[in-house]
Amino acid sequence: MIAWPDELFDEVQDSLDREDPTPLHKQLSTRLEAAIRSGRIPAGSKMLNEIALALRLGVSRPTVRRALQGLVEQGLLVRRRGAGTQVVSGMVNRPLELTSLAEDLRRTSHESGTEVLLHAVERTSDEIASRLGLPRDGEVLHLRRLRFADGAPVAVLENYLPVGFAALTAARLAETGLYELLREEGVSIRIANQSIGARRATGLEAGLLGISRGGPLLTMERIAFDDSGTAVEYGTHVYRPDLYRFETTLVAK
Amino acid sequence: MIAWPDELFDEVQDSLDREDPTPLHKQLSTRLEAAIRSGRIPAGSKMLNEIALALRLGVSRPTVRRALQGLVEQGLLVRRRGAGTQVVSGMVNRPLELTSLAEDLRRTSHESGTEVLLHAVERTSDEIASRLGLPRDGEVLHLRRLRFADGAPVAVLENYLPVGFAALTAARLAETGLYELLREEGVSIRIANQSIGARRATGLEAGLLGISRGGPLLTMERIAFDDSGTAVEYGTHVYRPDLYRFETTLVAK
DNA sequence: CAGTGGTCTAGACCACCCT
DNA sequence: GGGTGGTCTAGACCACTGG
Repeated sequence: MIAWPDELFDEVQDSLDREDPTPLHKQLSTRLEAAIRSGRIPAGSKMLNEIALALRLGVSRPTVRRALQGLVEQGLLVRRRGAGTQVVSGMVNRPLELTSLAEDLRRTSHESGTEVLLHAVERTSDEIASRLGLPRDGEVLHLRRLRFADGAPVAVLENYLPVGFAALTAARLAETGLYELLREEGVSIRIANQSIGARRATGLEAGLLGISRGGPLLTMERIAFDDSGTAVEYGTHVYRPDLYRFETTLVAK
Repeated sequence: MIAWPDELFDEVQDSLDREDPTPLHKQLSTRLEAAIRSGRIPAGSKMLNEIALALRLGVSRPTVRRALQGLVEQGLLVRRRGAGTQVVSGMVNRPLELTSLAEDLRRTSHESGTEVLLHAVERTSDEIASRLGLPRDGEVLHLRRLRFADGAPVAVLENYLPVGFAALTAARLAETGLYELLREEGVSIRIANQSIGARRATGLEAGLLGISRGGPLLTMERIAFDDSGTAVEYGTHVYRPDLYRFETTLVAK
């Protein structure tokens, strides 16, 4: 079995900061993740067992377990009772998380840009009203944005929000993701239901994305909810399938 | 705040079986999930706090926490420090899990059927060899299946596996999902990387699925790995977008 | 058989929300 | 300020894997 570099233990232990408000298990898993992704902990190597690891790092076993559990859910570790914990072979890992496309693209180090095509308050249509759980005669904020990556148009993002988010100006939306702006406004999204599909491009979409009319589009529909369970956003997004895909890592159990 | 039916506590407590090998927290979360989905615990109602709940049910607080955590990850509960735990409003929830399409369809109570179009051992192509990490001159099992739901063709499933799965006969594949058969053979899949996209249908696909050539298709590509980190299966699936979508529930943090 | 991860318990302190 | 969930600890027993 491949071994770990020995000085790594001390480095990790020293870097843990009990004064830091971020949880110990989080600090630990972050450092281990970095060591795995950088290859310092080699792929396929066997980890120390939990008790030994806890002792070596000066934390309790439950804390170690919690840190390792996080890495298992990211698909970086595989654990088997009686056998031990192993680092899996290197594989890309971009979970389908609760982030805006802007954050996705930034993370994969693309240059992203946004053009706000529409920013208007409209009368609530029946469909939007039922999706957002709003009264039928009210008003909603309707956004349409064109998203670029490396200069090429990648996606058309259509969003509907309850009115009252005056802070969401077109200028700010051009620079920041929708979810990030909402977070700044104190709106924290907790749960979202999402549906991924495909369909033909309309003439408008084809023109915006620079593809042929009737060509295939990847679609994503999403309703996002608040802490309190009230719907905050409904979005229908379409993506150029040659430039965008949804990647997931699934872990059994 | 809406309250719980009082007798529910006793029912749940009585139904917990410490002799049962299934973990206590799992038993508990299963029962709570059923109570929530059936509406016995009303949507929007506030739960008892953890300590009280643990006392009432006769288990420790960590066990209660673990059970509740599972329900949070399924999007059934929302917890806020200092505020409490609430049941969210009713929303469908089909997470993007590690299951075969057969299990998906069965769960949503459709009649599913499978026709095995191809079941052959072929020379390993360069692409398949690199995906599965197999030697270039070896052989792979190549499967092509047509999946029906309610009598209509829904998907064309193309799969490549290392040879040696003789038990995967065409007859058995017509009745059971691939993953289920592999599980019966003692092959437990632990991690899978999955990519969802869209493209035009080829003539073959269009004919099989009963759509127009060049029409949009929803695509899914997947590599599945063993406990030991060795690739077990590579699949490229295409779906009729009017009959199939990928639904996910996302939970923040 | 020894070693490993999986589970459960008991108790403590803290950060945050609400009124 | 009282109550809530979030975190951390210490120790115990069990189920499974492997040689």
